[in-house]
Amino acid sequence: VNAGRTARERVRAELTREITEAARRQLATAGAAALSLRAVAREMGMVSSAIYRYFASRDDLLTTLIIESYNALGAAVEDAEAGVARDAFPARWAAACGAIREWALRHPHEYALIYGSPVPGYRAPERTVGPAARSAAVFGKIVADAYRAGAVGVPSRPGSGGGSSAPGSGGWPSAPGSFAADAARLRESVFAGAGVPDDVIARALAAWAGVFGMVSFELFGQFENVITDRGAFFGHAVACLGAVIGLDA
Amino acid sequence: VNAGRTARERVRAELTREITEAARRQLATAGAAALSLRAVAREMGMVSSAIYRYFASRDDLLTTLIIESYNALGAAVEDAEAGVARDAFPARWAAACGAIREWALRHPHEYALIYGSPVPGYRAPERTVGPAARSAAVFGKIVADAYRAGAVGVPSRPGSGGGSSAPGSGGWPSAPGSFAADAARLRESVFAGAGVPDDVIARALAAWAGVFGMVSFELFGQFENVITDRGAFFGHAVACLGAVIGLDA
DNA sequence: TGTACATCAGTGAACGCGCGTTCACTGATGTAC
DNA sequence: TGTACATCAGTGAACGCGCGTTCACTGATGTAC
Repeated sequence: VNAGRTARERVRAELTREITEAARRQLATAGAAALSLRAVAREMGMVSSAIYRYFASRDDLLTTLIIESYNALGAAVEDAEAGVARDAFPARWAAACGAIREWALRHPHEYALIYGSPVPGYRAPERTVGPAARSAAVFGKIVADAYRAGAVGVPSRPGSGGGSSAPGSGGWPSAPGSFAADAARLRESVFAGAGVPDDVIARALAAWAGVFGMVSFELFGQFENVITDRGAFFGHAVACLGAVIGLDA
Repeated sequence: VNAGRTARERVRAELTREITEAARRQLATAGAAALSLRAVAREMGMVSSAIYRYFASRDDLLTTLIIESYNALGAAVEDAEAGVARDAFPARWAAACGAIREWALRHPHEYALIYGSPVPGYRAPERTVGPAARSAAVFGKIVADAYRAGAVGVPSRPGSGGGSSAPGSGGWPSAPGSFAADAARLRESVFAGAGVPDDVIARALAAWAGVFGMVSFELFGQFENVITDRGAFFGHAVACLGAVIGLDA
């Protein structure tokens, strides 16, 4: 019985995997909008209609690619972050952010597929939301762990004049009241129920979006002729954004 | 002679404008990858080959749309920022950022065209870089003006423990040495020769990218089921990012 | 162990569609004398 | 003011291409007795 899988089932699973890999390769050269079932079939040495034995439609194949991309990114972030000492919170943050950038640079079209402009005519089904949250979960855990350990500072707002800061002038702007309900939900799900305050959650989200802004700028060409050593600049920006959350570098 | 333009020239300019407007309308419904010369011609009531009297190719039409989008966004940012008192630097920053978000929400496909994933098979020619820098110039001027007025604080890094900040513990991480040459160039061009230090330039760039990260997340669906009142959240995030530069809110 | 039948993978042709671009052409609009 | 010629806008047909999806089909692989 071979673990409950017949030979046919095994070969089917294998071919399904090969098709998605061919599709991923094509994505890497042509981009999502240009991904075509016929080209995938061609690369597989099959007739185009044969693909329909494995995927119900082109959108179905796209959905699979999206889910796999989210999972690949999530795994890369998890791996990078897992290699850092648990109590080195800024280093965990830096490692996670660096993993995002590196994965994106290595898989630009997959990154564009999940964080770039939506594919025209494609509507993501619900089964993509789980994998999509995977990398966010890592960030949430870093912040939650840091907060639990008392390692999240309340960063003081910069002073207003003269070039020297006004020390102890209180925290940053507080999160808007309309954010409270979202914060409550996120506090339990993403931030592991660590009691992280609304303000920290809000700044963490902003910092998180900021990281992707940096990666997208680099990947989509906005830093062309502007920043030369993009890796070093990214590292610096990530440290600054970490400081916004209150992760001391 | 009518200002040197013959009737033919006037009608030609008018039709060129009408074609780009039809193309923009099509962009707004179908997205950049799906923009087609034939569809534009159809909407114009012309035969498809007639478009070639006005644009050399599909890419040429795309380039025009890109330039116009950069200019429209630039104008929106300029207008919004111009309405704020010159010495209210954080307000100028907030107004400029808000203008980006509002323009993006009103023109999602045009935003995606210029800040989303690159259009497959399209390579932007050099004449797009001028218009692309237009909104960045506004940000540069805000920071330069603020710095000249002594209104850019050196923000103190957040304290590392206990929940209360460690006042006056020095600045944020400094920009990497490899950034110096880029900073020198930007200092003269974008930051209007105001002598803004490397560190401030680096943080301003990061904050700037962060703003676009927020807008892209909102527009491309990453905040779906995460943030409810996105306008208020954006305002808060922008204030935090402004604080990273040292613009006191 | 062998046979009869059901399941399933892959084929090949077809449908109907849209695309960018070229090209020889017809009229209308402009210009020069 | 009128005529001859050049310029230009728009036409219509065509080329050659690719796409997603359907459908009746042929063999091969599996299953039940």
